[in-house]
Amino acid sequence: MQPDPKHILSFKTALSAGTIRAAADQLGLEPSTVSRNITALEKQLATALIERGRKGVMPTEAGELLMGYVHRQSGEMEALRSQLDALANMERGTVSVALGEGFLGDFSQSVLRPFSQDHPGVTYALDVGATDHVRDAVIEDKAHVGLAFNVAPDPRLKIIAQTEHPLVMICARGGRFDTGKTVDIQDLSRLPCGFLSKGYGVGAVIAAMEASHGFRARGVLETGSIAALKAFVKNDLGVTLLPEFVVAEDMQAGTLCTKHVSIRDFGLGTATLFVRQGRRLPLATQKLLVFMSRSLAALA
Amino acid sequence: MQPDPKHILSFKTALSAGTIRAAADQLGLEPSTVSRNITALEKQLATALIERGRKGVMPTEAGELLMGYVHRQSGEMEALRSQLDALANMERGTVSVALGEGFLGDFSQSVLRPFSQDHPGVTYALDVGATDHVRDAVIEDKAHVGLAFNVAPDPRLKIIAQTEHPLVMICARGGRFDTGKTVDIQDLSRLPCGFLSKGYGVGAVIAAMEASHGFRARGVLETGSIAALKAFVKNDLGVTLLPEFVVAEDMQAGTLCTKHVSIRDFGLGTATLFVRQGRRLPLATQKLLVFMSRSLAALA
DNA sequence: ATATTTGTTGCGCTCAGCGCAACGTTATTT
DNA sequence: AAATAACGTTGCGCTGAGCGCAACAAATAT
Repeated sequence: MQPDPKHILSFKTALSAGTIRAAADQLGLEPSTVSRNITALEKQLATALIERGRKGVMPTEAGELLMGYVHRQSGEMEALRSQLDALANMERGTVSVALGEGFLGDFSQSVLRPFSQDHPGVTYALDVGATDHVRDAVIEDKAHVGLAFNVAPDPRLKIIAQTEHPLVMICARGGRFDTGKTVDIQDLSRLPCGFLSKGYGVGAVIAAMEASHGFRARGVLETGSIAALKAFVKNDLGVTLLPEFVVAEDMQAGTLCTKHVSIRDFGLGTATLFVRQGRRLPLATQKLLVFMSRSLAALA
Repeated sequence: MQPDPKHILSFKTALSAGTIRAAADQLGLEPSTVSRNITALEKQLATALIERGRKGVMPTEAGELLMGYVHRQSGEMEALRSQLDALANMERGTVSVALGEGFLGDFSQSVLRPFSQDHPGVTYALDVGATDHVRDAVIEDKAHVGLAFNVAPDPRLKIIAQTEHPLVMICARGGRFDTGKTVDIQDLSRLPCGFLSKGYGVGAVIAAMEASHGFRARGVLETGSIAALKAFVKNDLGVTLLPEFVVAEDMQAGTLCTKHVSIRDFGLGTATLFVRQGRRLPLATQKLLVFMSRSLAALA
């Protein structure tokens, strides 16, 4: 067991003050208490620490060793406090976010960039995966925050914000599928189409729609990677169905364009921002959550 | 103030055990106590340290910082204990000895050599000077042990051993003063003679003798350095008066020889081994004291 | 829905730890 | 040499910090 800090304080004060009585005055204690504290320390370490002498006290060799230890420890403590302080002031800290595949682009641009400007010391742990993976990561406390598409309601999750997004058709700008402003469902079902796998929220929405609308697409590519999907479309090999915000960057860049499907609220899915129910979040995470919530609302 | 080690123990045990209850079992405490200890820590550091959750506890970022601190501190403590242990077992330690000028040679050979063989880790602080200087060093706790010639009795000093030594005449072997086996006082008073200054015990003895025996020497050299005195004699510039053991090494080496003075107990002086009255000595010093005591007895 | 396990809180109680005062020892002063 | 002062230590009560016991709210597992 470590020595009692009160004992150590008495010890170091007695040495710096020179006498036990002076130390007692300085600490607002009685000389007897200081003496007993030091004695207790000596008993615990089984060594004499001070020489009680004619004119006050002076450290033995063991006492000087202990002084060195105390000094180092005090420095460590100071460092710790400063680290904790930095954490509390959000000068440092790590927030871990689990993202559904499609959210990476928008998150980087609309959240990460401005937030990291405001809080340069904060670091991030991003975990990108399917909706199920995101949900599990949050439930198992592997991530503070989750943002995914079509997460199933769960009592263990606390929903911070939700917005609904219809699926739109994505095609290469100026490519062979870039015709007309909208596309109807019959046309769509004839086009070569890439999908996210099931397990991904968007994939589930499409699967649901195939059941309800009797819509059956020509599935040419099924993947877990949005990047693969985009590459598929950019090379004009076919089209895909995604919420619009997923390809916002590419639309700005002029490489992709979207066609709304003629059915109202076609493939409407829900983007959900959530944390684990009952979890107390670090300050940095709380702030980030506000950013993300605003960003999500801006997408609608 | 440093955190209470009991609190820290509860904290680290809770984290390593995974739950507060398991930690309580492990520590032989109640869960309530462990919980309160951790809460107290959090209050002191003004930070949440653990996330109390569904299945036990897990550290927050601040908690991990504290864990690191605890780990480092524990290492420091272990190092300290090992150092103290080494000190207690005399594997390490420093003994400080104040020596009268003449004792350096014998001390190095008869004490330091065998003692440092027995205890290789022990280090030494030697302070060589006049008798008064040696006495002051011991009284003011600048040296643990003092060994000097003709120290005045002092209630603040505790005498460990004493032996008496007559002065003998020292001359260069084969030199112009190397005649006969003994020398009488008349001859001696005609020879060019080097002395230790007053303040040195030998010097005081000679001064006393000048008064009592009416002996008056031809003082050619007065110095505070035994080495200077020896050089003076070796170069055959004159003789000097010293206790025999002071030049033991040189006699072995065959560079100096001694002549007893024809008066019985000529210039009898006392070599005294002493410490400060009431001072509690470290183990290493106590052992050395035994060595020195024996060595002194062997000189007689 | 019930039962189990988690951490937390309220309530007494006990003993570690404090102040007070007296003591032995040592250095300084008269 | 005696008196004084200052040092650290010890004995003795007392008080409050800290513990165990038991009941509790929340969350998970069955």
